[in-house]
Amino acid sequence: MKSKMNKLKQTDNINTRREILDQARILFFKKGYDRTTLDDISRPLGFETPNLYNYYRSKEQLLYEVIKDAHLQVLSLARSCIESESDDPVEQLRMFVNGCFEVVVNWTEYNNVTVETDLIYLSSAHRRKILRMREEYTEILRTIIRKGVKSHKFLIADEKLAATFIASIIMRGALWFSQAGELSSGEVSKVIFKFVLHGLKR
Amino acid sequence: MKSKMNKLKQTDNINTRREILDQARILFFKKGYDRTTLDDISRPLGFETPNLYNYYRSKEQLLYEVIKDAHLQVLSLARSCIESESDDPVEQLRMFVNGCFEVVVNWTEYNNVTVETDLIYLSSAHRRKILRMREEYTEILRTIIRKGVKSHKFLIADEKLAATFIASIIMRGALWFSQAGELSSGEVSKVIFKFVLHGLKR
Amino acid sequence: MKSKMNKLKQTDNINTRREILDQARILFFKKGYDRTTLDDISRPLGFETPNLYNYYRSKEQLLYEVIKDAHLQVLSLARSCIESESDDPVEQLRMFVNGCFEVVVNWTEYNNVTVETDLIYLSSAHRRKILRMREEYTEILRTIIRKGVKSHKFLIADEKLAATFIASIIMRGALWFSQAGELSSGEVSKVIFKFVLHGLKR
Amino acid sequence: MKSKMNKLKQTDNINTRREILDQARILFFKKGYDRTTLDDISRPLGFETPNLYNYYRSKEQLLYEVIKDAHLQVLSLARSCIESESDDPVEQLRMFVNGCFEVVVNWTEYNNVTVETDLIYLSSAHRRKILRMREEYTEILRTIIRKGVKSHKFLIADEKLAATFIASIIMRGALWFSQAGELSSGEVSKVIFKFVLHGLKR
DNA sequence: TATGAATGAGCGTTCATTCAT
DNA sequence: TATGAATGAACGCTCATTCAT
Repeated sequence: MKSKMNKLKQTDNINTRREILDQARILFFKKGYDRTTLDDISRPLGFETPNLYNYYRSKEQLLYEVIKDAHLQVLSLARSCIESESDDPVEQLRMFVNGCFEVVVNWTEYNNVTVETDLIYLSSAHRRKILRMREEYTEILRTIIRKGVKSHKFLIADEKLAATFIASIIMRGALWFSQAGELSSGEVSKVIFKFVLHGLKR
Repeated sequence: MKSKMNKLKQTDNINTRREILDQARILFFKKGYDRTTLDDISRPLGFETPNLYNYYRSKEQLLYEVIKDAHLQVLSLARSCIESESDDPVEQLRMFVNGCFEVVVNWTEYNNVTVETDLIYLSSAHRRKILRMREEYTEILRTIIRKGVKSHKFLIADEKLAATFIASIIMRGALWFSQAGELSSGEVSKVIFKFVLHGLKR
Repeated sequence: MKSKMNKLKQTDNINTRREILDQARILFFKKGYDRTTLDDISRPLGFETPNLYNYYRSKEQLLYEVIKDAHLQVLSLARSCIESESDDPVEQLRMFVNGCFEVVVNWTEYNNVTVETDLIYLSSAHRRKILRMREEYTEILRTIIRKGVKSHKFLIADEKLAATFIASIIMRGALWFSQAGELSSGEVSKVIFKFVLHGLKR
Repeated sequence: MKSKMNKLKQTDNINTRREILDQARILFFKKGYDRTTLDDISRPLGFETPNLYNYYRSKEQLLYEVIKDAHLQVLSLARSCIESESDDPVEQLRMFVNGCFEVVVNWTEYNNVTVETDLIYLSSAHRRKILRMREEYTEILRTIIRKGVKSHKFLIADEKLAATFIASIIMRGALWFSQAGELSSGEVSKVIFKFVLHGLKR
């Protein structure tokens, strides 16, 4: 009986934690970190602000979790590319482009770039963790490109810059892509892929 | 005598206005809009905060001017491309890429993207004006591409997307380009140009 | 069997009550009443804060118990002086000074005067009780002095003031006496006794 | 004209500063530091709380000023004793006792000992400054006693302890002396002087 | 033009306490 | 007995802005 109670509470706890984080994400994206108050977050959830502190240590902690989650999405997608069956860099690039773009445009509905720029609001310890995640997925993209260069499928000199260009196109999708536009995200990412593939092929 | 004094004051006024705006730009870029206080801006200039209101109507007004100036730089560069002697879209694209990148990386030393993301802090009237400027220089880029397609120098179907891709690569330069890096901005923009040219060609 | 369990629980209860009070005393003395949180008290004891309310009614109640205990120590010492075999006021004064000083300096390790000054945080009912205890042991000291005056061993006019002076010297021991100093508390209290004895004698 | 305006403002400023400090002193003494809110201080002065920050940097700053002022009073009194014409240690002791007691009992109406015990709320830098002031006036008292011992007017072995005893009696005056009592502060301090003089004479 | 004084709105956070379980 | 969740009442402090001078 005791374990049952614990489990139930645990579940409650986890659910409330997620609700809080979802609310925070929506508002940080929509209004920016500084313009979002803890009241803004707690009120729609139906409890008083101080209760937030039973779930998260601080407002900054909330931002960290939001940004971390977003980076984890991209990162795990990136990882899956190089762990896939295919060893063909062209194929891996296609997966990377399609997959990452898909992830990124799902942030779009909130019309902001908290994920990238609100890093300045993080504690330096948290910021370092996030930057490490960025390095990892950037490195994955570079690895794919290097492999393509080695096998003469890509013909570029500076794979570091090339990776940056590709990431730039994908990441800025969060700024301009609209679910309501003429093209679906899948269609757009195909165009992106073609564009960068030729950019790489020379 | 009166006119002379007026002129002198006028000049002082203009100089002080510029000093304020420069300080605001530096700080907005470095720390973000909300984290910059009017005190932060006035103190290095050697006067008290309320005096700012003798030069600008509000903090938001300062942000607007900063963002407007940045957009004006890009815009006038873009305009000069299509007004140039050359009618060759390839050449015009080269000018656009090189020129815009040069402008953008000069914002880099402040390591932020106020120019793009702090639009949320503007009044809607101001925001609309900025967006109109963006449309104009995007339209210029599209025009160049369309011309290239018409003359069969470029082979792409969706010139709107292509323009977005190119702008993405350029604009994100403000995030990652470092004056202290191995390559100069001129060298990097050549690589960008080659990359996007091939992306367009096939 | 039931009685046995009850007894055990009773013991547990008493032990936990004492542990809580000890912790409260240490922290009130060290950091002051207002700066001590119930969390500070409960955490080292290994349970959650609301559980405190199963043992004490409120934070104020804890303070009352702490202060009451301290006063009880002094009071019972004072009582033992006039209940002792000796009827000599000089001897009784010596006992009073030595004994009280001994009690007081044992609070010293916590370097504060909660016992005297945090009375303002008590409810008026509690405060009245404490003040009554103070009156009692002050009265004891006065009685001793009066007896000395009557038997011409002490030569002072205002025994009320004299008692206050003596108590002042003793009580402030909590502020300055250090176990780590050159003199032991016994040695110091001998010096005090000599000092006040001469103060009384002429 | 400008200098006149400046002077006026200066005066206003100083007056308001003093009013704030007086209010803070009264409340800190009466209710304790933690129980006094900045609102409590500003409301009787007829302005809003944030305006306090135009005069003092923080609440802690206010406490520091209050405690510092009190210590300065005692300290300057103590200094005047050893700078007086008389070189007689007995006379100097009389001045010290009378003068310091006079100063201390004027704190009495506020019925608390902020001056001595609220040191825990100070920043360590501020605390160090206060402790240095204490050392100075304690040293003055010791010097007087040493001089008396040297000239065989006092007959005690440990002048450090003796100084502590005397200071204890004086300082605790803030706790028990009442302007409404039978004896005036002058009368009481005479009794104190007699008491400690005999304590010293042996 | 310049500034000292003042303010209103607000924000993140703390903490004793309650209550259902 | 023990605790997770929730809350109400504060509180110190910030800051853009106003205004009289």
